[in-house]
Amino acid sequence: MTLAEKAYDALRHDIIRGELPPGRPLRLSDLSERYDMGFSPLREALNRLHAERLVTAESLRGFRVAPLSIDELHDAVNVRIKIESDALRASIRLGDDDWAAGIVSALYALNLQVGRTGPDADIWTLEARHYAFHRALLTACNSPWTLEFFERLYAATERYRIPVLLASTHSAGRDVQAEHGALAEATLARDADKATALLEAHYRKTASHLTTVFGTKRPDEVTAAAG
Amino acid sequence: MTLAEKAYDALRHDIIRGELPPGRPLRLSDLSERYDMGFSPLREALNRLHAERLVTAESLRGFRVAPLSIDELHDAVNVRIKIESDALRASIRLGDDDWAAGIVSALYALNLQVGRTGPDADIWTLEARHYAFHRALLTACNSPWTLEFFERLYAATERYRIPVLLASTHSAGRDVQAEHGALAEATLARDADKATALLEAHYRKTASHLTTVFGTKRPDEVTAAAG
DNA sequence: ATTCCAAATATTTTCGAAAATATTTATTGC
DNA sequence: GCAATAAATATTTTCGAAAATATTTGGAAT
Repeated sequence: MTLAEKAYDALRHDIIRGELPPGRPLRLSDLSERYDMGFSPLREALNRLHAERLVTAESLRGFRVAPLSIDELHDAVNVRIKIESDALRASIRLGDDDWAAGIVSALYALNLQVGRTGPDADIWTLEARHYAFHRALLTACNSPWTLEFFERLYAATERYRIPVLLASTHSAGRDVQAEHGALAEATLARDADKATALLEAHYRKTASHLTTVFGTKRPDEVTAAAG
Repeated sequence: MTLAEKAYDALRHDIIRGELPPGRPLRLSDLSERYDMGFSPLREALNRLHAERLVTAESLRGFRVAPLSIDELHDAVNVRIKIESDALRASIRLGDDDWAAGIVSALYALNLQVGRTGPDADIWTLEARHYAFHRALLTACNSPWTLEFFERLYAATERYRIPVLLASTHSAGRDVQAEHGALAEATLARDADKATALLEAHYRKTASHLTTVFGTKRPDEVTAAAG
C-alpha cells in the first residue's frame, strides 16, 4: 500500500468520524506532522477526497473538511431512494442464488454486530457490515454506474449517521435490525414493490431521525462533539 | 489557473477527443514532455481524471486512458434516462421564469451552431452548447447530487459521441435539432409526461445509433481513428 | 482611530532528484 | 532451445527545497 493510499484511508476515517470537524482547514504542514509523511501523498489523498466531496478545495487557498448541511442530507437521501429503489428492482429481477446467499450472509454478520455490547461493540465494524448489507441487496442490478452512485451517496450520508450511531441506544438498534430483516425477506421473496417500499421507509425514518438530531445544533457542533 | 488545472483540461480534452486513445499508457515522462510541466501537476490531473473514470490507475503501475465498451455505454445511457427523467420532472414542477428563459436561450445558441458549416463549424462549441442545453433543462430540479451525476454521465457518454459527431452528416444534425425543439417545447409547456418520453426517446435513439457505429469496429479503433 | 501600504510570515504549488518498485534484457545452467 | 535468475533499465512514488501566491503584521499618513 502506498503512502497516498494510507493518507486517503486515514483522512477519510478521521473526517467521517468527525475527528477533523466540518470546516476545519487541512494544511499540508499540519497533516504532514499528523500522519508523518511528505506533501505529495497528502495532496493526492486530498484531491481524491475532494472528488468525493468530503473536502472542499480552493485554488491556492488550500483544503478544508467539507461542511455538513441538512439540505444536503435531504438531497442525498432523496436521490438514494430513487437510485436504490431502481437498483433493488433490477437486482430482484436479475439476481441468482449467489446474490441471495450474499444477502443472507451479510444480514447475519450485521445482526451479530448489532447485538454486541462492551468491548466487542465496534462502531466501525458495525458500519462496514451495514454498508455490506445494503450493497449486497443491490449487487445483482448489473449496472456499474448505479453501484458507483450508491457508494458515493452512502459515503455522503455516512458522515451524518456516525454521530447518531455513537449515541445510539440498544433498543433503537433492535428496531433497525427488524427493518433490515423485513427488507431482506421481501427481497429474497422477489417482492419488488414491498422491498422498495420498505427501503424507502427505512431511509425516510433514518433521515427524519437525523434531522431531529441535527435540527437543534449546528451540524458541525454535533460532529465535532462526536470526535 | 494553476498548472494542475491546465493539465486536467488538456488531458481531458485529448482523451475525450480521442487523441489519446483508449488503453494508451499515460507515462509521466511522456506527459511531462507533451504538456511541458513537471510530474506533480500531472499526477494531480491524472488522479482527478481517475476519479471521473476517464483514466484507469493501478498502484505502482501507472495510468492509462480508460477503455470504452458497449456495455458501459448502455449502462450509462440507461442510468441517464432514469436520473434525467426524474430531474426533468422536478425541474418542470419547480422551475421559474429564469429557468424557462435559460432553456430558450440555450436552445437558440445550440441551433445556431448546429446550422453552421465550414470554418465556423466547431465541434467543441457545438458540444459545449449541447451540454449547456441539456443541463439548462434540469437546473431547476434543486438537487445538487442529481446534477453532479448528470455531469458524470454526460462526460462518460461524450467520449462515445465525439467520433460520431466528427463524422456526422448535416441532415442528421437537422433531425437532432427537431428533437431538441420538441423537448424544449414540452418542457416549457410543463408537460412532464411528454417531456420525459421525448427525453428517453432521444437518448435511446442516440444510443442505438452509437451501438451501430461501434458494433462493427472495436471501440478503441473507432476512437483512435477520430483523433 | 482608521485606512492604506509594505514587509514579514505562512501556505500552496511546482520542480528536480532520490528512493522504491516494476519491467526488460542478458546470462547461466540445464 | 528453455527456464530461471541476475543485472540493467524504466517508471512510479516520495521527499525536500525553491518558487509562487496568499495572509498577517506593523507602521505611516490622514
